[in-house]
Amino acid sequence: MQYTPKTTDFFQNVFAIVRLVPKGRVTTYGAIAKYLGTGGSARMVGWAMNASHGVKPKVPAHRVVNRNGMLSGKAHFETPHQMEALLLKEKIKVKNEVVVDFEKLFWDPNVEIGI
DNA sequence: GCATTGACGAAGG
DNA sequence: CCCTTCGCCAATG
Repeated sequence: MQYTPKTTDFFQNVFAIVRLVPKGRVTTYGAIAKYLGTGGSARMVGWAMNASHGVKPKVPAHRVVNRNGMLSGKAHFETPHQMEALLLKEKIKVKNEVVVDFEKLFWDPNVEIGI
């Protein structure tokens, strides 16, 4: 895909944040959007994730879930089982397509990195 | 160029 | 408390 310079920058920012998420932790689309200053446009973060396939270094998109901790993007992986498998690999428990103890595992860039 | 969609989120009924 | 609607902004038809 060909993006405008501005859009590319936004996408790269999203990728950068996602790669900063520690192993065994998760974050949300909204938190990333807020950190980037785009606030309510959490959808754009999801859009960026959609473009993260094949990006190097690999973007741990499986650590990004919606605000309920639900694996809303699992269908976009190579296989719907992939996201869940990767999370379990990092000791993150998944129950009924939802991250267990999501609040404890939640990694907010606005807090961890600094506002 | 207008209409629809989308890995979201908050608010309203 | 569940379901619907609206706002967000870019990409796609």
